[in-house]
Amino acid sequence: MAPSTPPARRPTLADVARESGVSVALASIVMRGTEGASEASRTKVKAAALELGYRPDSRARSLRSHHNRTVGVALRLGEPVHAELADALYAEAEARGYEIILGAIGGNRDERRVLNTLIDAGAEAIIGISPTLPAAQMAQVASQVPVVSLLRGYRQLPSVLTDEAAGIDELVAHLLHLGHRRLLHLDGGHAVAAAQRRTAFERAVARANGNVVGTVLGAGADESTTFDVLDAYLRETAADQRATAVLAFNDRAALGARRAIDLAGLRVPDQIALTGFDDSEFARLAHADLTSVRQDVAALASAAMAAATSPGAASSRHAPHLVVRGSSATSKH
Amino acid sequence: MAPSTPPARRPTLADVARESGVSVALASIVMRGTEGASEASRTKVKAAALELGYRPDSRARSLRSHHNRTVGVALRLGEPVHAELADALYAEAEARGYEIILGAIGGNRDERRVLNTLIDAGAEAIIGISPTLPAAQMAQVASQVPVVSLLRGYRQLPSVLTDEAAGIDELVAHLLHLGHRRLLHLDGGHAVAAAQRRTAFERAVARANGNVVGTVLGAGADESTTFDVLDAYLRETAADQRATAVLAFNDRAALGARRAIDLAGLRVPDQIALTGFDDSEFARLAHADLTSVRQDVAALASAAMAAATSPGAASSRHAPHLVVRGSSATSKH
DNA sequence: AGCAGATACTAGAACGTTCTAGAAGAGAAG
DNA sequence: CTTCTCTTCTAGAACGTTCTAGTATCTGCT
Repeated sequence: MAPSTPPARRPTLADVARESGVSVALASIVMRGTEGASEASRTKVKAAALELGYRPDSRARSLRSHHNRTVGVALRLGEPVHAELADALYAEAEARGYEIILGAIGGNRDERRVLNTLIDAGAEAIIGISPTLPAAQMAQVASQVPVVSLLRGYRQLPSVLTDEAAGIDELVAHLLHLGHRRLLHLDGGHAVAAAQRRTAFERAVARANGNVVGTVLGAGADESTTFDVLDAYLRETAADQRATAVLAFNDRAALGARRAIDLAGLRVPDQIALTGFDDSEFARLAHADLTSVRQDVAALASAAMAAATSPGAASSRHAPHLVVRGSSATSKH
Repeated sequence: MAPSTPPARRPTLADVARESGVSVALASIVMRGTEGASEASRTKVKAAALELGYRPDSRARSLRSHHNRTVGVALRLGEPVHAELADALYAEAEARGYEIILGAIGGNRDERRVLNTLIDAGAEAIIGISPTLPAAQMAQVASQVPVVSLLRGYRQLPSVLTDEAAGIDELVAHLLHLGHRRLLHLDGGHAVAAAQRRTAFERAVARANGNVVGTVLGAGADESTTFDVLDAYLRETAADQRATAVLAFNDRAALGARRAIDLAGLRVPDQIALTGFDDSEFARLAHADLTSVRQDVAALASAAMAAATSPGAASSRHAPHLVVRGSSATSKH
């Protein structure tokens, strides 16, 4: 009978070795780029690998060596900032010769399980973006592979954070510079960075020594509660007592705030200025044109990746920067 | 010397076997739930596994058997619809006893590589949400593992699609029912479903036998080009010739459209109705309150998962349904 | 020529699982 | 009491890689 085409089996290291006339062990050395092979064999083996379309099998690799250059990233799918961070992490991984696999936390999924799935799939380190697991459980996961927490601080874990206070400080300085003296902060409630942003706001106001009136209202991280809170405030407060600038917890909350402002018939930024936080998609939407604080996504990603891939990792904190847009621009006169 | 605590090694099947006094092979049978073990051994082994906190090693499992109950999902991180689908896929996977790992396409990443990474990490099947790879490359990937295309049709691949035409039909019928006779469709340009939605719109208008005037303007899937196109249209068109209802390509485009409408001083929905597509987060934002078409996320996810996990999979098409909100509500008089 | 010390290479075990093939034990039928 | 079948179990190879320990093969030096 005629020799039939074998059913597209994935080429293995043994195939490469045979093709280039060396041992499997030597082929392995070449593919890993380890020392111990002559230049001649290197070119020979690499050529064979290329010709066969060989891709090392990550599963076998990690099974044997616990090192397959793959890191797992757990993120929340809805969040624009997480998406940006993931993009930056991909770029960073690319530069370091790593691969990335993702797991989605949030929903009503078991976050622990998502992390385990990533580990089982061979991730040799985990980066969690705004994880919500209690410290003890995080530690348990970290006993299996290195874990880095991004955007949320854990005492026991290397944590890569944004300097929330610095962001709020910039924001407040900007508003003071524009001449605002009555500021309103809409607090993010239980959201991860809410407490830090609120205290930073309060301190910034305190530093102004009575020149500035700062109010904090408990709202929430989402659009609708923020709307409700600000709507009530604008109704109840006399025009001459009203804040002239509103600092929403984040961009999304700012969208709710914007609606309340529009409804009250106030013009932004002339009668009232509005700022967000995160500089997410929402801020850039043309009709929002929102002044916001941009996290240093590249630096965060780089630090997180570094912490994940090198053993003795330290925590770090990265300064964000102000992005001024129309919602707080100087009124033109 | 005192017996030191062993350094938290992950328990293996051999450990479970030893603990319960059976062979590794039998322990394997029990863990897989395969037949061939007595009830007595089953309970014995399961107890031991539980006690040791044993989790089967997915890498080893897939290396040996090419079956580790893990599917890889490739998605675009920015897209709200993708996030919803991912959530539904997770739920579906949970129900079927599968795990999910994610890969992010888009950015300027090589989509092929993302799929390969998922395969390397051990995914035994791949679901691509709105993939953009040319058919030939898709086929190449599909020669390694089963691949299902979600939201985009490939002739060679099992594809799970939304019935775009049905959605547009519902939308048009709704608007006609409200009394609108001049409709404007803002086309999505090169976006995946754009062509289907446009021709569906044209056919729906044609079916109305001259009772309805339908206009199509080439815009794009994003907010800003949609704004530009509609803004120009509203300026150039006399009020009595103007469309009374605008069908934006999707929710996001509708946001741009909304801004153009606001700018023109027209009130929604009294003077002009506006609809989106996808029923994403954008549509539900309170200030948008956008009538939209909701894809049947659960059905799509279920079909995709079924196609990914069972061999002879067929393509399917799922009807979406209309979600009426304020942007097209009957004017109250 | 003989030897030390590199350098280049390789056989074979190992990682944790599944799979194949067969052994041991228990009844049932002759 | 043998033989057969069925069930339950197990040894050992296999998956594709890396790692350990070692064997050849080259250098240059006395």
